[in-house]
Amino acid sequence: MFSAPQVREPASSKSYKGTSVVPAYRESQNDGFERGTIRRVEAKEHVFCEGDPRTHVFRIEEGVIALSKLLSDGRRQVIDFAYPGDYIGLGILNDHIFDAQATCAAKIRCLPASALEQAAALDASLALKLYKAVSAELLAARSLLVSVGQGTAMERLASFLLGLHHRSMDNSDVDVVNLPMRRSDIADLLGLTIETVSRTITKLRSLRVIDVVHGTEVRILDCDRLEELAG
Amino acid sequence: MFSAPQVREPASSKSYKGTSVVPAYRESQNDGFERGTIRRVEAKEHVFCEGDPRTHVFRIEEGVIALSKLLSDGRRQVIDFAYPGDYIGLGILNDHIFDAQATCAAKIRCLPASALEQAAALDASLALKLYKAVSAELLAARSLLVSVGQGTAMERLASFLLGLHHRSMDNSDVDVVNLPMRRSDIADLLGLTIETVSRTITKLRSLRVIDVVHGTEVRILDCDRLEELAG
DNA sequence: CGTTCATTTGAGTGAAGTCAAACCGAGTGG
DNA sequence: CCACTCGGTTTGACTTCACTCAAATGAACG
Repeated sequence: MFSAPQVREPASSKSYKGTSVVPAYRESQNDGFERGTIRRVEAKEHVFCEGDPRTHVFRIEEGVIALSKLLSDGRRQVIDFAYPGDYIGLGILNDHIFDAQATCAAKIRCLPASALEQAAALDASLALKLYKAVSAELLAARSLLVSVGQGTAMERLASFLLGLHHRSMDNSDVDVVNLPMRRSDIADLLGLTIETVSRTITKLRSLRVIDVVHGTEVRILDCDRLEELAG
Repeated sequence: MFSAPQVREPASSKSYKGTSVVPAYRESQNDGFERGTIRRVEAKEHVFCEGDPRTHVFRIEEGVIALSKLLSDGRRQVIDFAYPGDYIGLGILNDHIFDAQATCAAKIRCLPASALEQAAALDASLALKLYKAVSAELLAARSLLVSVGQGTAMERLASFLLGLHHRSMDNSDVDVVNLPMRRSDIADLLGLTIETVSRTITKLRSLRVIDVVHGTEVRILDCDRLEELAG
């Protein structure tokens, strides 16, 4: 469960610094973002907040942006981590209904939402590209839902790590996955507490399935076993 | 939390028999489905299964279709309930990755996926319509994720009932919501067991927040209280 | 009336949550 | 260079909410 939707382009991957991945939807790159402006965001800085007018659409260039919903009592659900090549801010509503917050220093490209939508109204291939991008997001959201709705803590975490592993083929070392986010971000994604995430990672280490360096770098020692544990 | 995406058309609602709702995306109804064939499905019958080739796209005309993922060990996650006006089978993959199963007798309109996609490649407004339909699905999936990831059993069920309440303005009686699905469907949607769903409904009854007739008809007695309970 | 299927209710268990404390690495400043 | 702080992570002890197993109830139908 929780397999990241494998609809990515084969191998045109240009390697970015840091936590880069094969971009999700670029094909001929004719998505209008060539003319977008670059914006840098610090770790923990918000790109936009729930309730903000949806003025821009963004394409991640570097780093990771967490989309999340904050509940009135402080609980938080992370909806998705957006990696380089992913879009955020697509949608049909006038205002954002989620927060977008960098989990680490990031670079994003900005395009006015109106410009994109006007272009899409005239260009069926662009509109279709948006359709496909959102469809990919939908797959990811549903995979996560299955994981969170049915999985144990171990299954959720194993799925999460495998998902990252598939996404980030960037690294020189194939079996090392970066975790460019805090434990709390992972916990809020998986519907767990940081303590449970930590305990489960510890368990995976004691099972010799993974090894963890500096808390942020995970080496997968036994991928088959990890897949079993993912359910 | 778990508010159904409110992007529906104002009031062109033609009332269907049974569990009907205001259709999700019909605008001028130019979605190509006018020429689609009607298919009847019995309660519990599958419209398609995981792994089937994605030959058709469907628009619900009557009844409710549950989209779900079945895990190898029998656990099941319901992803969404599709109501009249909703589409199922949209997406970018060649095969279905979910089961679609009627929760009650239903009527659906079928259109070959290739036809729809060819039409969308030429007609930007149709492509944009697909984009918006999938965006609405994405909102629903994410709302559910928040509910399942962060909510208690009571919060999940209250959100679910409120979501249905908003969707099904069809009924003559505004405060009665139909539950045209089994407890197990609700449980699998909310990531709970049937026992917990049942107990929680009982609790809502004893709190005088709802009243239940024949197990399938819910009268909302105290909507404000229900919203509080939804978190 | 008996069968079947779905739902409700009850009693006991367990996985993940809560609360609290220890640990660790990175800065910072004496 | 070391002491101190600070944010983040890990570990431990205890609690709780939802799960499991089991039985009773209810509704639909031949």
